[in-house]
Amino acid sequence: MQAYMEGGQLSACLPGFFVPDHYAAFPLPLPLQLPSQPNNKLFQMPFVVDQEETENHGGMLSSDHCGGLYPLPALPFVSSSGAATATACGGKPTAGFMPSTIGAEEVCTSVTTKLGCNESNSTWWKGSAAATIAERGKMKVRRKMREPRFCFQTRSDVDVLDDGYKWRKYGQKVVKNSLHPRSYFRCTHSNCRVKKRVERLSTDCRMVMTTYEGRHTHSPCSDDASSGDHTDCFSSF
DNA sequence: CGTGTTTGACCTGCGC
DNA sequence: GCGCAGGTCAAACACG
Repeated sequence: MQAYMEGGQLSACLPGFFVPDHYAAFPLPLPLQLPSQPNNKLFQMPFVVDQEETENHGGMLSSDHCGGLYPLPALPFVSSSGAATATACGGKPTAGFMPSTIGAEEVCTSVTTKLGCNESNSTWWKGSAAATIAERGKMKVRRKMREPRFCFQTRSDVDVLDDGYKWRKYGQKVVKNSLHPRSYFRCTHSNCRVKKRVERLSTDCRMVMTTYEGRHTHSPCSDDASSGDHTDCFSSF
């Protein structure tokens, strides 16, 4: 079974895209704004990658691994309160969960919390010129301990959906067994480490799979990098 | 000139 | 250990 969202309604599923029955539907958590042609967009439910699946497959998302994807009961944005109610990282999310955030403590080890989750380096993405060998050593650990991630598919003519955040593209890669290149984006907010990958499905070039990694430390409306205002308009989630 | 994108090179993890 | 594939970097480039 796969959950689709079309015009806010759950509808049919793509074959081969399995979601366990006990994962109940929930409102689309993203503050997504359809760029245009709303009739042409076909939203699917967002998924968070099972930790075990992440371990086994490096968190790669493909139709082959969709059986390990869970609907994410959270915005890709962490509230300043750091409330954590979902259990998508440890156990299975329960039906009827509230849209919420996943506690960083549930996802990050102490290492990643130190290195990444609470990182306040405002220029963390600006190259590795200052990276020392020691830091590179830590990179191994950081890569091992992945951020919470989830994906969703949309049927869209445009690759990048306007989700209210500002993204900077930092890479593009042709991946094996895919006709379309995968694009890599980072949130441009100074303290935000969220990344996203965007790729079109080789099986259906109209379908765009967007994978978010990490959670925003700011709201879309406070995306102005210099604002420094972390008062989030979605903190009620 | 500042900002964002492109793209080849490099790094890292993983399977064999 | 080696090779492959995904992910990231950073210089070059494009654009407003």
